[in-house]
Amino acid sequence: MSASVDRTSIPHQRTRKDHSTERAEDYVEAVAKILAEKSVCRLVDLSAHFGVSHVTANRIVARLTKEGLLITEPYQPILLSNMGKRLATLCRKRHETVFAFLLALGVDELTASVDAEGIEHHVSPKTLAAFRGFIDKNSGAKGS
Amino acid sequence: MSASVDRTSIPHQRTRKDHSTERAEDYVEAVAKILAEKSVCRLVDLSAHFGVSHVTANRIVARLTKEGLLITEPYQPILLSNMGKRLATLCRKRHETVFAFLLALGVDELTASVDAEGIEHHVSPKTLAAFRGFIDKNSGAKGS
DNA sequence: CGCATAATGTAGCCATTGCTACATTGCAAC
DNA sequence: GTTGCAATGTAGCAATGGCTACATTATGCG
Repeated sequence: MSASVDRTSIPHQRTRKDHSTERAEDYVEAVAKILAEKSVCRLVDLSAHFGVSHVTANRIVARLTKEGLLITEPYQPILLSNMGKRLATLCRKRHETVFAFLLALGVDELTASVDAEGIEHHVSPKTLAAFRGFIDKNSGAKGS
Repeated sequence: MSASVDRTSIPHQRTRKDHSTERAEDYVEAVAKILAEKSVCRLVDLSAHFGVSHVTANRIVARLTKEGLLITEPYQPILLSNMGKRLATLCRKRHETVFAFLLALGVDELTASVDAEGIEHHVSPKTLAAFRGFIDKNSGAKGS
């Protein structure tokens, strides 16, 4: 049964895998952002950032710690591991690209901001490259 | 606490809401597609389409039936309600637009197919309109 | 110091979506 | 009609991510 899945199911499986890493990316990116802004990142900052209870934030942080993306100790601020830093950088760049792309396409800032949050996790490197190409083409030489 | 969420949390809440309706959209769209192809949609078609067990498909179908998108009876094929049909049409059009947009942007077909699956649920009407605008501009008059 | 308060941790509930294993139904072939 | 198989349904487990309620820790202030 699972041996002969039809080809159309593959994108869906990919999408599901994306979902399991989305939160990781969101949280790592948020920790990096908060660290940049306030030099310490507390649980309470994350729960406020995502609009969830501190319990939910806590459990996700615990999972990401277990996965080696974050470094935590009881009652201590949250730190990024090297892996977490790398992931955060990648995510930030990708997010900026998606956001800039939507703006270049003529989408208003608020919409671009919201949509970028949802879209960014599903953009493959190839599509991201196409986004970059479009941005370059439309800032270097604004075609007639 | 939930009264004063910071503004940055709003896009994330929107993203979470998206997730709860993504599967509804995927399933309704799949049912419509299968109905168009084979005139009947059975549970087994859906589990094959999504690459999940029939149990998982069954429970999601049950939920969507409860929500009024699907019409089912024990051991019977799966039907779309009028609401389900409307949603399916919207999703199909949006999906086609996203896919065509990625192609117009120069992304290869396979990548466009996979990415469209992930992206489509996060594209607001405004962004979708921008996508359409780009497609039109790049098919009516292929720039220099 | 001691106490109040904010931050964090823990217990335990619910919903969703995965799964396997097993029960049931329906249909077709014999 | 019976039997066998494919399709469907049901039971029950796991992981994830929501929550409230309550326990604990840390910290600052009187």
